[in-house]
Amino acid sequence: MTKLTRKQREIIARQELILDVSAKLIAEQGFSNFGMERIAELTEYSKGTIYQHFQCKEEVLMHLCMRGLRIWRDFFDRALTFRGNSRERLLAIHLAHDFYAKLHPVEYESIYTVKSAGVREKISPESHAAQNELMKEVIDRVVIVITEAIENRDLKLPENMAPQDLVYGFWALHYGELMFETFNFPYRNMGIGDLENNVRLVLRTLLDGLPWEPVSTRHDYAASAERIVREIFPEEAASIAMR
Amino acid sequence: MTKLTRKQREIIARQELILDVSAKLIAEQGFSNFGMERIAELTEYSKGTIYQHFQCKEEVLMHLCMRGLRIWRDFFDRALTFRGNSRERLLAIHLAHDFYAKLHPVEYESIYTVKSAGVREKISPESHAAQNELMKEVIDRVVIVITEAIENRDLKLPENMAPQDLVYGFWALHYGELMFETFNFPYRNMGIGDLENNVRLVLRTLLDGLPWEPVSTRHDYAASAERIVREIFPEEAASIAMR
DNA sequence: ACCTGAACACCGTTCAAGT
DNA sequence: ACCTGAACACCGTTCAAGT
Repeated sequence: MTKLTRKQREIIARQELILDVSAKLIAEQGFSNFGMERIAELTEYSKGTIYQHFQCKEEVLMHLCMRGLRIWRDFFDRALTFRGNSRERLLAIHLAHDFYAKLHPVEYESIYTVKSAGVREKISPESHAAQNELMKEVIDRVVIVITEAIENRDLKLPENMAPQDLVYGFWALHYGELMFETFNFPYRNMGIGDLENNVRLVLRTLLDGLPWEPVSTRHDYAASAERIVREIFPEEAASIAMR
Repeated sequence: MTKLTRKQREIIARQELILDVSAKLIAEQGFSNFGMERIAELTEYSKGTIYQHFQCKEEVLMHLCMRGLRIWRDFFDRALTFRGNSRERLLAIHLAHDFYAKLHPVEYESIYTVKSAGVREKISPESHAAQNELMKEVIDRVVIVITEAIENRDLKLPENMAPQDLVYGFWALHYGELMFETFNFPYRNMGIGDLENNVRLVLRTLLDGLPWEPVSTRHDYAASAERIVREIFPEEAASIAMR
């Protein structure tokens, strides 16, 4: 490792500060109030200095997203340290996803924002490639668990279904939840009760239907979830509980 | 019905023109290039005139969304005219959802855009209430099919699961598909094959798992889908095929 | 070498003036 | 009564000037 100069460390620290301030700004005032003017104010640097770090405001968002994807990947790596049957290991991944999305909602939503029309075009191809690579790393962690389950004979996927296809289903169900929550969707008026519980119910039905053994009638996954939280994510659970 | 004056008809026509132009603008140049300046140019009216129709640019989007929700609801009503077993009727709803999302991607995405932070706040409570009511009307069409299936004894929902909760699952899986497609997600790099087929596979697994009778091994739903498209949505299928 | 902030461009919104 | 477009405010981006 090359040792960094004081100046280099300062630049890295400032870059982190810009991203911290951006996340806070978006969380408190929304994407439409996010901008270079505000970042300059809140960091107490001039706009010119912000532009030495990022080519445009969309690149700030992209880098926030990528910092988040590294955190998400690390959450999944921690989930993979859990020892248990293959569906418990998937449950650990599920909970890690939940914790990441809840503790970093801005970064989570930014995954899609940076791909949306009008934003996408302003971001360099290099940044998009780096983001894709990170998303692949995240997905690969889930594929590991599915592949294990197939090797253990806990699971046999339907014909034509690859592990990645199943990951898509998980992701869509999760993302719907976050969207309904952060976007203040009137889901209660629609007749939907507790969203988080609902996603878990739909997922359980999907997994039991495959079937992915042991199915939920033959194993107490609520107890497994408690153990996973206690052993792997105690601090994350505590910080959500006290909000 | 009161007869409208020529002036009133002109105003309605202009309002439709503004929405048409907005949808086209967003489809071709993205949300970030959507704005009052461009709408004025494209409609060949002054900005002041646009502001006589809509209080702000976000209200334009909201009205575009609501016009879309009425189309969606009508697609579902057409799907409900299909005669068949309860899972075929759900398949008709599924296909109607697909056609709506594909033929009106801008309106479909706008459902979420108008609820997002920074946009939501600029829209009047009255407009939000009207949108919620329309969304409820859309969801109610799906609840009808699920309720029928329960009454027929084709389906028994798991404990604690209401019909609306299941609708949520369907919607999330669908929306994920559209998002991956319109946002140019690199899903191929992730190992996912054909998205539309994938969603259908995950949904089928979920329904078979419930189980919702007749399950897919006991009925040829591919044939049902063909019949539904032929009888109910021939024009929509043709217009997608020729793109 | 690094940082600043004035200057410019673009667009949302308003409103006095025109027909 | 209806429509227009100049005027103003706000913010993304640049760059000449300062330290």
